[in-house]
Amino acid sequence: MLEISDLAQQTGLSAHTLRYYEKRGLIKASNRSEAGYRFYTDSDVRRVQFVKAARNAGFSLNDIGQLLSIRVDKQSHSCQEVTDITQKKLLEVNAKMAELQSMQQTLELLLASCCGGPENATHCSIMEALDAGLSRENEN
Amino acid sequence: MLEISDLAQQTGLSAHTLRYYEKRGLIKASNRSEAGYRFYTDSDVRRVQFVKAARNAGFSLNDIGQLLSIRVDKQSHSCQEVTDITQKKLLEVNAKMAELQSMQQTLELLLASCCGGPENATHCSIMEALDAGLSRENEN
DNA sequence: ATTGACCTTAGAGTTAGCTCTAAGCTTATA
DNA sequence: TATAAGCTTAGAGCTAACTCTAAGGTCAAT
Repeated sequence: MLEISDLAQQTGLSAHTLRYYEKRGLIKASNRSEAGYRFYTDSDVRRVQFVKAARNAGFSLNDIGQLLSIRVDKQSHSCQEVTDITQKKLLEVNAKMAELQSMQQTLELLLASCCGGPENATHCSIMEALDAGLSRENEN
Repeated sequence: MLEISDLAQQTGLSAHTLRYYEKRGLIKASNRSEAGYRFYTDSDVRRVQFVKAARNAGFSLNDIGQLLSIRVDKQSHSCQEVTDITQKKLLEVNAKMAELQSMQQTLELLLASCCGGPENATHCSIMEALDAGLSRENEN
């Protein structure tokens, strides 16, 4: 039986975060002391580790709520439900990546165009490019 | 002289957003009607377009505030100041990209491992991988 | 008995960038 | 003149995931 700070240490999450996850309905201490202190079992620890792994994979806390409800009753759920959630998240990640890649490319172009020196910025090509609306390609 | 909704249409930003940018100190209507209506000049429009281009490049509104104060007095600022801001932003973008790439890789691996079929999730390899803490590589 | 470290709760604050609302003017058109 | 569309402001609400605070209870060690 672990107290919350023990669980925090084992998982690398803060006690605050663990209480927050509980409030969100993701986790729960199996037992409480008479004074109300949370006590966690090994099974609780595994559940928190599942949450953490899912966070690392990029799932939102809402996604994780769904995954957890599948986890506790795997019989009643299909692999397809799991892959649907995963697929959807992958699409989101891909979309963000595309956005970031466009920014990365733009920023690299800007940096390549500018001397970056101590000269005053009167003819700075970064400022000029931004003034020109980034040559009109990258607009929304 | 454009009213705010004209400017909104020209720039693709909402009137709400334009007022918000004004509140943030990024833009300003050069003139007001007697009744207090904002009127924008061509120079105002160009400034808003600069802001929009910088947003597209990934700069935060705070970054843009700095860029704008360089823009209005280029003589007093160096190219290096501009590249410093740009470089810093590029580093941030690269960091986020790395994070997303790790997620992308993880999600792709998960999807490749699971049948995704209508079978029940008792032996779903995505669930198993998350239970196993994603094989311990991707941890923080 | 008194520290000091830890626990509890409800609820507020943080971040960034909008987005919207309410209440009241103004302006153009019918 | 009436109506509708559009403008003004201050300020609240939204999103996600924490992060922190206040006020108080518990516990082990001195």
